[in-house]
Amino acid sequence: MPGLPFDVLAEPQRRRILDLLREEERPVGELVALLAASQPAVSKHLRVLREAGLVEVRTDAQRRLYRLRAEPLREVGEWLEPYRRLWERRLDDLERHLGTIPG
Amino acid sequence: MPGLPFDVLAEPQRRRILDLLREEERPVGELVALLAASQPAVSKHLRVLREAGLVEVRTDAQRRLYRLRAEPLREVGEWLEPYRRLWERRLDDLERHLGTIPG
DNA sequence: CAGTCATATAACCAACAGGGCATACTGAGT
DNA sequence: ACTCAGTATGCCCTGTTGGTTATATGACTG
Repeated sequence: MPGLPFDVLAEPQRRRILDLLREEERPVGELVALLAASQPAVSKHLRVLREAGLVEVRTDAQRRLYRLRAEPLREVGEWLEPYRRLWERRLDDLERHLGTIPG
Repeated sequence: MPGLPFDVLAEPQRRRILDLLREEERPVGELVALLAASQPAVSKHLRVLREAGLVEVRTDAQRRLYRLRAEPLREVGEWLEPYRRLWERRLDDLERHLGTIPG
């Protein structure tokens, strides 16, 4: 499933979920509260994230604890890599340019 | 328009366009040929990219030369940053783990 | 200015995504 | 077994997206 992580990240709410799980493992209900979203909506996003391998579930009694799996994001990072130089170079240019002003 | 670049990158064809423009400035027709896509489809993607600030156009007679603007990708890179450590750490763990086997 | 090349836009369409509500499932406690 | 908490799923509805074909625009050419 190449490209999948890009699709998944297109959804703002899903990025927020990942951000929350980056801090720590959380049950669905907590995500629902923190995101101020409906429970089914969150469950649906979690399903998508799970199918993309971006989260793992662990069962704890009635609750399901979701944990981040960052590895699929590597693909995004690798795609982005060659661009990084470009936007950094552009920053350098700006800095150099600004440097010429106060002189 | 925060989050916009994420949406834009969700489309594989658009990522390919950016990859092509990363090499050099190109007219629409060239992109059409290289992507084996229809001209209107490509123009549409270019519009989306333009509105997201990811490309710039320059007119050269009848042709429009498109050039990459990587700067908006910075937002993606910054979002991704905290995750990078995680997937790299995970790789370290794996290596360390493998290291314990042969010993 | 008629014709043509390169590109953009319009109109339309099929597919899909994300939200809501209602409901099914699962494990614990009684 | 009944019930409740926590979560997943099904179904419906709506907005959006990406593609297609046909047409408009704009610039050069004879």
